Order: sequence, then structure tokens, then C-alpha cells
Amino acid sequence: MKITLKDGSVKEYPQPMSVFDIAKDLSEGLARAACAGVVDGETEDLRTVIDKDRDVNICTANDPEGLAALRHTTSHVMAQAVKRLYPEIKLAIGPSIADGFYYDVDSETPLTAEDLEKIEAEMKKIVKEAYPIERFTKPREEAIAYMRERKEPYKVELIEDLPEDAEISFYQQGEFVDLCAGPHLMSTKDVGKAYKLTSLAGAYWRGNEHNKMLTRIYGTAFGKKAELDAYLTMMEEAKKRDHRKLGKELGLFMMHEAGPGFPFFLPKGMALKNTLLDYWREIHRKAGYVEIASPIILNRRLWETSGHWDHYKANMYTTVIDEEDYAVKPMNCPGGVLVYASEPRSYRDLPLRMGELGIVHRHEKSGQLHGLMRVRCFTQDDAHIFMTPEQIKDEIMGVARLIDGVYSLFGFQYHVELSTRPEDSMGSDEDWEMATEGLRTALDELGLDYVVNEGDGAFYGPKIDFHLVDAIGRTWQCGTIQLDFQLPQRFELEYMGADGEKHRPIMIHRVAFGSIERFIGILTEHFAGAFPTWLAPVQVKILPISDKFADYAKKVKEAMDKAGIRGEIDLRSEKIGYKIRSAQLEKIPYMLVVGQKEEEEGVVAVRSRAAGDEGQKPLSDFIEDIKKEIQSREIRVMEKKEE
RNA sequence: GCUACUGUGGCUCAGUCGGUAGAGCAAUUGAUUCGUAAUCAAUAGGUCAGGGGUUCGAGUCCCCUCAGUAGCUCCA
Repeated sequence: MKITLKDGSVKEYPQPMSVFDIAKDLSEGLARAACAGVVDGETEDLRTVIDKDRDVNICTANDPEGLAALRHTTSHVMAQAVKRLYPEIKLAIGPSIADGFYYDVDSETPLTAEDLEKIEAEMKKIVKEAYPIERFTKPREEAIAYMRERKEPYKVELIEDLPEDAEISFYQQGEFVDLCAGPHLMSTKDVGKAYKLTSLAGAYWRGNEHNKMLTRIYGTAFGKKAELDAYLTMMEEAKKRDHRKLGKELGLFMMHEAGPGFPFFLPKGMALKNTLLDYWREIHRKAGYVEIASPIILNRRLWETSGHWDHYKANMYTTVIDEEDYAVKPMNCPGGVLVYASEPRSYRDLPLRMGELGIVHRHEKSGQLHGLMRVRCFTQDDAHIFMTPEQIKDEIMGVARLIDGVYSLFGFQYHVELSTRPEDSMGSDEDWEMATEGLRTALDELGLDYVVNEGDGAFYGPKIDFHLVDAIGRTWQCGTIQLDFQLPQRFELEYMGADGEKHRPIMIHRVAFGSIERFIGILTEHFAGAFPTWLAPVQVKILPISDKFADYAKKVKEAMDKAGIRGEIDLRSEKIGYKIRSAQLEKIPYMLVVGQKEEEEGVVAVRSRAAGDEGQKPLSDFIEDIKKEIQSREIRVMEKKEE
């Protein structure tokens, strides 16, 4: 028989061979990760025997399927080690995931970090013992009885959910058997040495918060030790750019027990925030938006009309004032609606794009707070667009382009999701259908790729979400575009049409940054605190060589103030090297070293964070250059330097 | 909210078997006046998150509360 491999090469064998045997034959390296044998594009069992000429796609650890099978096998080895050390522990599920694998287990006594070490040591033995991994199947009823006998209640539950006529597959390695669809490596020895157990956490059985919480053991595995090391180093690097750490070091924001989840912005963080807001106002002015501000606290009747009292109360801060119920706004939309309704509107006014940098408060559960990324009080760069049905598509496309422009400016990668009607929602089926189609059409027309999130929309309408990818590959929802037929109805909004009749407008809710706080968190990690000059809280630090040049330094600072450049002077009696070091650690884009030469000639010695010493320049030239850089919102990439 | 872990000067951390709190950086003061990533010295700074318990004695052991961290669930 003759087989054609994925790489195009052709191999001939005198007799039928299994996918595994072929992989094994090819080379040591391939065999090791020849886990997910793919024949004719279909994943098949590794023992699938190939008896005639075919195309065979053998994975290596570099292929996503191969890596997944390697990790999945590692999770089985881990489960085997856990059962050897703690036979009373019950196993739940153990899949491979984006960064590695996990196994959920049910343990009476909590596992500790020391247990992880023990488990790793036991895994090492199992790998060394080189058990062949064998697959076998049983009919459903037999499979249930089998797992009952082995005292694995979670496995029993899993099998019970499978169809009655299902043939259940198991994988065995030595004394260990696990319910599993596969595929796996051929032997425990193929797991190799490039694996590590990374952390312990809780996780609900089947992801349902009403179920028991199990212990989740996380780990990761790679084809090569060097790749594992690179991954671990990358995670260490990511920790260094954590916005909570940098936020403290750079004096951007702080948290206080007095208000868990309510961030305090420090002067430098506020400078950054205001710069972002200036940018936001500029692009929105250009895109034809007007700006409003609506009150933070509004009464219960309003929230009942909007539907929030029924659908969002669990997350709202409420209070009683003069015997009337009030709520702190968790969203800005009702305020925007009231402004729309404050005067008669004509079709000539539409689309009416009304922006609001609205501060909202939401009572998030304590465990979900996370620095600036998840807070209880945040600023939404909100806008509500009121329009006619004919304007829907163009408006959505306009918003999507605006959001794309914002993300591109910072060099962000993002992906798009379309979320449809949730269970707890209001409005008619037809409205939901129409709104969802409107969003879908706009996305298709823009040629944007998106995934659909069934049942993930807001209670008043479907939405398009923009998810940014952060420094360690996590994604955060930032921008959203939501189409809403409900609020205009509930508030009986109208406009006078060209036909002289009253019509109901349609509404878009949208944000670009999403939450300014979250966006600042993501920006901080994205730039590792080294913000581009236009955003940097301090753009220039003036460093006099000695106290004698303090006066000239002050003159330079005044020139900065006058030019609208954010500058500071370091007047400490320290040596220039020390001042440079501290300015560099503060990640300030430009340092101006001034001494005798500079004072006499009216120049400054420029040192940039990115490129180091850039030589002398007349002060006026420097100001002109930096103003240009700020205006263009250019990103000068920071070069790798030791710290 | 749930599971596990953590909480010691402004920051980063040490503190042994339960014996009465320590370092570096930062700050302040003094000396130094210096040319591109750390000058020297002195001083000040802590109800060991808060409360309760065990003990002759608790930063250390136990319980409760609060806050934080990882993940789950939920979300911008």
C-alpha cells in the first residue's frame, strides 16, 4: 500500500499499517506526537488500520490537534498519578485547553501546592513506566456498570447523558482506565518531560454554580522542553506588566478598603484618563455626535419603565430618599431617552447621535473584581443613536468603523461576537428577529468575521461585542453595539415623519472603549506602562545636572507648561545617572538633561526612553518635535533594555 | 457569591520550636554639585488587616469578620 502524507511525501508499506505504526515508522520525533492520527481529513482512532492507498495526516506536537492530544494524554497521566496517591478522590473531566490542560477532581480534603509536587513526581514515574495506551469500548449499560464498580460517580453521570445506543470508549494505561473519546498518544512515555502543573482552583461541576465545587488542577505540556520554558518565561513577563502592579508603581490609580471595587484615580492616572477622553470627544465631534450628561441617581418609576428594575435589580445600588425608591444608574440609556423625549423630534433631526461619558455603578459580586478590568464604578463612553429603520445599517456600519479606528490607533487585535436573545428578555419575537438580522447584515456587509453567542444579548436587544486581546492572550469585552426596539416603545418615543405622521424611532446603544477604566487597564498592559508620548501622564522630565542649573530647568519647565506639554523637574541633589534611572523606571518618554552647556546655548540634551541619548537640540526645536509627535498620536516602540 | 490561598513600615520582602519586630528601596535631614540607568551618612517610620479565643507569654496556634489573589459562575 501507498500513503501520501500531509507534507506531500509518499511512503510505501508491504502490509496494512495502523496510523500509529506509520507515525512510529516515520521518525522518533513524529512518533512521539503522532497522537491525533487524521486520515482523509477525519480524526480517527490511532489504531485505525490503513489497508489501501490513502492520504494520511499525521500530527506533530506543532500541530494544534497533535498538541491537544499530547496535553490530553498528560491530563490522563496526571489523573492516574492522583488516583495512585489519593485513591478516594473522584474524577470528573480533564480536557486540553488553549494553554494546556486541567482535570477536575472531587477531593474531601483540599489539595495544596505540596500535593502538586507529589503528583508531578508520580507522573514522572508513570511516564517512565511507559504503559501502552489501549482503547476499548463497551455498550452504554455495561459502561455505566463498569464505572459504578470503579466508584466514579461523575463518570457514571457523564455516560448516563449519552444516547442509549452509544458505544462508550475507554482508554487504559496500566491500572488506570478513563472514560474518554480520545485521541491519545501511544504510550505514557510519549508525554516526555515538557509538562508542568501550574495551579489549583475551584470549578463548579459542569460549570453550574448550583452544583458542587470541585478542585481543578491546571497544567500545561509541550512537545519540547524549550517550548515549555518559553511559555513559563512568557507568563512571568506577563506578570510584570500586570496593570495592578504597574498602576501602583506608576501612581495611576489605587484601591481602598473603603470602597472595594471603586477605583481612585491618582493625578497621573487622571492625566491619562483625561487625555483619552479628549481624544474620544475629538473623534465623536468629527463623527457628528453631540454630548450630554444625565444624572447618576434616578427614581424607581424610571427604572421600572426602562425595565431595569425587573431585569437588572440584582446589580443595582438602590436607596430610599423622601420615602421614594431611587437607584444609582447601572446604565446611561434611560437618561439619554429622557433627553430625546424632552422636545418634539423631526425626521430631519435623525439620526441623532447623543454621546455621554456616563459614570455607572454596578454591584458586581466580590469574587469577580479584578483591578481596573472589573470594577463596580466605571465610565462608559456611551452613545445612543436614535434613527429611522432605513438608517439602521449605515449607522451600525459607521459605529463599527469608528470602533475599528480607535483600536487600530493603539495597535490592538480584536475579534467580534454577535450575541442573540437571552432567556430573561423583553419584547416580541419579531422585534428580536428584526434587530438580530439588522446587526448580522451590517457585519456581513463590513466583511467582519464573527462568532455567534446564542442567548448572550442584553435583556432589551441583541448586540455586537468587540473583544480585545490583552498581553497574556486573555480577551476582554470592550466595544459593543446594541440594537434596541424596546426602550423607544416603553418610553413612547416619537418623531414626525416626512409624511406628517408620528413614527417610533429605533435606538442603538454603543460604546467604543467600553469602560474607560478597563481600557486603561488593557492599555497599561499592552504598553507595559510605557505609554506613547501623547498618552503618557508625564511626557518630559527635566533633569538638571546639579542644583546650579535649577533656574534654567525651571525656565525649560515653564516653556513646557506654555506649550501644553506635561513636564516635571527632578530637583533632588542627586547625580545625573540616578535621575535618569528613576525617570526611566517611571517610563517617561523624554528626559531633558540640562547643565552648563545647555544653559549657555539655550539648548537641551534630549534622551528618549526608546532610543537613549539623542543629542542636543534648541529648546524650541524639541518643543516643536514633541508637539508633532503628540499630535500625530504616534507610537514609538520601546526597545528592549535591561532594568 | 463559590473553592483554595494570602494579609508584617509608603513599596518589595525576612521573621526558626510560641519568648516580646528586621532588611533593602522610598521618605526626611546633613554632606556632596556631579554630564546619560543607583554618591555617602544619619534620622524617622509598624496596635504584625480587624475582632475574639488558647497560653505565663501570640506576628507565629484556633475561630469569626474584612480585604486581596487564582480560578469558577456572571459581565463593560
